[in-house]
Order: sequence, then structure tokens, then C-alpha cells
Amino acid sequence: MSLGRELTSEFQRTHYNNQLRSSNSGEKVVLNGWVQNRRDHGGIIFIDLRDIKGVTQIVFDPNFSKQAKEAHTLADAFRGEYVIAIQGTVANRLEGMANSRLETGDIEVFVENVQLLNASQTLPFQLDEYDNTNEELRLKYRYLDLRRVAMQQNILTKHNMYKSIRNSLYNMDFNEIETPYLTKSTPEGARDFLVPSRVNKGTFFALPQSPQIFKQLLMAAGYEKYFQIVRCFRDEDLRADRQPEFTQLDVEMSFAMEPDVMNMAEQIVSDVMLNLRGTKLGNVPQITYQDAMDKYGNDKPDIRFEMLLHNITDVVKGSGFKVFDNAINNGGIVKGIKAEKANLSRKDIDDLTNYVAQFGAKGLAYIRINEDGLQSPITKFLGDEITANIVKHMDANVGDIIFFAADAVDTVNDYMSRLRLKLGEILGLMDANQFKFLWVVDFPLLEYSTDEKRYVAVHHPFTAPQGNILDADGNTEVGNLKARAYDLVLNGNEIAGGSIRIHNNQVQEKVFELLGINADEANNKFGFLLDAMKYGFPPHGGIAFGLDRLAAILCGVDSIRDVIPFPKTQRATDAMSNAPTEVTQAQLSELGLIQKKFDK
RNA sequence: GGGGGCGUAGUUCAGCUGGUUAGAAUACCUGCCUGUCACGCAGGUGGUCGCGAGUUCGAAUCUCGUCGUCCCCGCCA
Repeated sequence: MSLGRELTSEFQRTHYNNQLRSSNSGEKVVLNGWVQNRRDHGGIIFIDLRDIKGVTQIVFDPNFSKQAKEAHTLADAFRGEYVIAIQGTVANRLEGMANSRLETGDIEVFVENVQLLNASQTLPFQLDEYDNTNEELRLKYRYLDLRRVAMQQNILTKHNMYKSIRNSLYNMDFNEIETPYLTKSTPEGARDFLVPSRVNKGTFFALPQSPQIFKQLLMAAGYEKYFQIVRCFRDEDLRADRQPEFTQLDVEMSFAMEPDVMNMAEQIVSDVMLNLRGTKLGNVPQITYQDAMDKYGNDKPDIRFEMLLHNITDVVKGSGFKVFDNAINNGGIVKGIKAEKANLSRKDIDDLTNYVAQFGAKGLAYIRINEDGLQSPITKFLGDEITANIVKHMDANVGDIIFFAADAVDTVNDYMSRLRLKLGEILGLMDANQFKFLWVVDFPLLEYSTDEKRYVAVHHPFTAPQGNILDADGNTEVGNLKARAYDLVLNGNEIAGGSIRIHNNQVQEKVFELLGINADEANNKFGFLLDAMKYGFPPHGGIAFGLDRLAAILCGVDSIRDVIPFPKTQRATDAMSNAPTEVTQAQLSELGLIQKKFDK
């Protein structure tokens, strides 16, 4: 293999590989890049030369000139992913030889001089779009994987998203300010990543789960409009859309109310949609949390399709069908969902039954409306009248299938919302080219955690309550309190969440009280924030976007790993470097994590 | 912590109910080819069937374990 040479000035490119057009015909140019593809016809060699901008076809024709003959001889040895620099002449392609799939497809460059800058071994996998290499190998050689055009497009899409977002916020007069990565552990919410302190042995920093408290303190400090594109850390198990470190757009503004934050957020996504997709955002509808739960069964509805859940508890009450009656008598509900013109086989329905079973469904009753009548395993228990009422209530027609859920409210909503999405997928109702944004508002402030046997914050403990919470007393139904919180949902994904925050010391103490956090504990954990509230803390609110998810949706990929340059595997390791790795005894000892061993 | 899928040439996969020498495509190597653009044609190299144990006359195939990876539940905004 020939050794690569240093780049010299006469081989520095004059153009990127997406730039040349017919108008450049006859010009002498220099191009740099990777050999994407080599087609050797014996007498003539074509190479697709790729750089970050695009591809140009270069031609090694030994008859073009005396120098070109030498270049042709060299090109004989070139292979995929060799890095080369060429000097040559731009020429219009022969009649009928243009390649409409290339930006530069009207021209080609006849090479007169070539410099091999570096060779490449045979790759561990092919970089073309026809190779569907497993992710393990892609991650091990991530620098090669990232060289693939599809991945470059994803990464650059994310760049363009960052650029658009920054520009929007600069235009709206927001200040970009940093917050620390070495922070205080507050065991609330997700598990922290801990960093041992060498200087203060036995103590630990935590990597931030979000800059929440710091951005509020920046409001206390009077900066009024803050934003940051910032890495956040959570030591929890991974998913296709969850990584231990992820990127968030964090925004906070003082003297703001809900519409101010929401309008600002809409401006950001409006600009992103216009800049990246060329589409107008339009009006973003709002739905209350309660409505979302009633109609969709979850707090992040995908509104690209209807298929609403219907509460039919009253319709089926006293039907004599044990499953329904038991659920209702135990305080639960019965919901129905109608899949219109759903041509599902018996096996499809079995699959759906198994699918919802993992979310607690004990079965999946249904009524299919056929030309010649109803087909259902449960109508014989329900009786003709109630069956007819259900069909009427659900406005079901021939070809439709109604599915039923009967259980505790939370269970019904959980698996019916998942059934709805599954049906949407099966019936092809989720158009990947549609981007439907939705605000979910009026979240509950608190929800009861059966695990911890206490109320916990739905958003976080700094979220302002609606109304005057200081009036709350023993008679107040704590679970009914509402928060000044809002989530932005895109195609069934929560892409941003925020709230107006508490800026009043008494209100904050009251919320801590409701959360079962006593004054000592609150002081210990958030004393500096509580103190700040005593020194002219302005009213403020903000929002945070999950940018990896947003980028994944915009790129049309299922996993956020495809928009993160160097992601972790599902076991939270780096397949390339094998991190995390063990460290030396000396390092541990220096950090005070083990007793120093005294060798004899 | 739990459930499931996958692991066979460099890569992507096939390999049935256990049966002679484990196949294909592509990549790679050699030769031919002046208009291709996933070039073409001819030939060739390439395998500890993830690893370990077991069942069997015989295991890529069956069983158990283990490792890796992905998806999901729990967990997590």
C-alpha cells in the first residue's frame, strides 16, 4: 500500500464536490476527497469523489494528456475510501451521459495530476446505502459509520437545527449562558451520575439531570432571558429514545406568563420547520391534560389521526357481563375504541391482545361489524339492547371493529393509548411526512406515588401551582391541584416541557410540605434556591426541549442513536472505546475510594 | 431486576425434521474491458457456524449455561 503524502498548496481544493456546473466547463480545478466508488474500464477509470458537500465524477483518461497518462497509472491502484487530491479540467458530459442524481451530474473533471493523501485498508463494512450493517459493528467503527452519506445528513440536520434555534433565540434577545456540569446531587427523580471529589475525599459531585436550578438562579441574578444548548445526564436504563447523556435546549425568561413562553417556543419550532422542512407551522392547538387522558389515554397524543377513546361506562352499566361489571363495581371504567374499515384477521386481533397484555390488559374484547351482522365473543353476555347502544354510541359502521377495555382508569388508559397507536401504525394512519404539534396544558401539580406512599411532583417541585395554594388546607383534595405547566407534543412525542416557576418563598415551602419534604430536608437540598427567593426573585418561567428526539423525528429515524455522533449501547457502554473501563488502584486511592495498599 | 429477538465468509443473509465437502449476494484478490455512475465479463481467496458444556454413531441445526447486541416492561421527563 502506498503511503499518503502531506497536503501541498497546489493540491488544496478550489471547489467542493457539489459546486461545479456546466458554467465551469474548461476551468482548471483542484478537488479533495474520498474515493467513494471506482469504475475501471481498462482504458478509462471513473471515480466518484466525495467530500462533506457532495460527489463529483472524475475521469482518468490516459489519452487526455501526457500527464493524465501518469495519473491514470496511479489511479489503477486506488481503492474505496482512499483520500486523494486531483488537479484537472472541468468538461461538460457527453450528450446523454449526464447523471441527474448528482448535483454535479452535468459535468465531470478530467484528471491531469493526482496526489494520494492516504490509502485505506479494506473496510470492516461497506459504506453504501445497500449495506444494512448491524449496529454493534457500526458503533465500533463509528468514524466510518459517520462517513456514510445518510449519517452525515442526520448529523448536519442536527447542526442546522441548532443553528436555526440559536438564531431564533438571538433574534428574540436571549442570552446564551453556561451552567456547571459538576453539581450537587439531589436524589429526586432520576438516578445521578456521580463524580468523586479528590480534593474533598468521600464527597461527590453529580452531573446535572438538567440545569433547572441554575437557570432559575440566573433569573434571580437578573439576566431575564437565558438559553443554553446543554448536555444532561441520567443514570437510568436505555431505550431507543433514551441515552445516559442527551442534549437539551434549556430556556428561561423573567416577567413571563404562559403565553410568553409558549409563543417563544412556537417561534423556535416554526423557524426549525421552515428552515429544515420548508413548511409553515400553522396554529398549534391546545388540549388539557384531562382531555388528553380521556380522549387519547395519555398525555402526549399523536393527533395525526383521530380514533378517539370513548368512555362507555354508563352505556354498559349493569349489562350482566362480569368483566365490565367487576371493573365498574371496583371503581374502574369501560372504554371503547373504533378502528374504522379495519381489515384485521383473527391472528391480527390475537397479536393485539398479546400486545396489550404486557400493559396489564387481561383480554381484549371486540365487536366486529360485518355485512351480515355482528361478530363478537361478548355480545352474548351484553344482550341485544346494550350491544346496539354501544354500536350507536361509537357510531360504528360496516367494516369497523370496536375494541374494549375495562379496568381501573390508569390501566385502561395505559393500554388503550398503546392500542390506539398500534392500530394507527397497522392501519397506516401515521404519515411520517406530517408534523402535528400540540400543547398539553393544565397538568396536575402532584400525583400520588404508590411506591413512595406520598405525593410527588408531576413536573418538578419548582413548578408553580394554579390558583392560591397557600389557601390549601386539610380539606383540599391535593391530587386535584393544577400546575402552570405545559408540554409541547409532536406526533405523539413529548419534545418540550416547561412551566411557570415558583418565585415566592412561602409558596415553595408549601409545595415542599405537600410533597412531604420537611424544612430541614428542603434547606439541605435546595437551601440556596430558597434563599434566593428572599432576595427579590422575579416571576419567571421556561421550557426545555429534548433536541435528540426532535432531531430524530425531523430525520425520520426511530432511534436517537442515529442523530448522536457517538452514542452508548443499550448496556450504556461505548462500543468504540469500551468505556467505561476499570481504573488503576492508584487513581482510586487518590480519590479516596479505596484504602491505600502498602507494599512490603 | 424481568420478558423477547438476533449471533453462520470482511459485510448482509440462506441453510428444512440432526446426516458426506456449510451456500448466495456483495466486498476483497487476479485477468480482460474507453463512457460507466451499485459498470460489465471470467476466475480465485475467504468459515473455530459467538463461546462453553451436554444429548447423539453424528450438532450450524436439539438442550443447558455464558457472552455480546437490539426491542420492550420496570425504571426514567
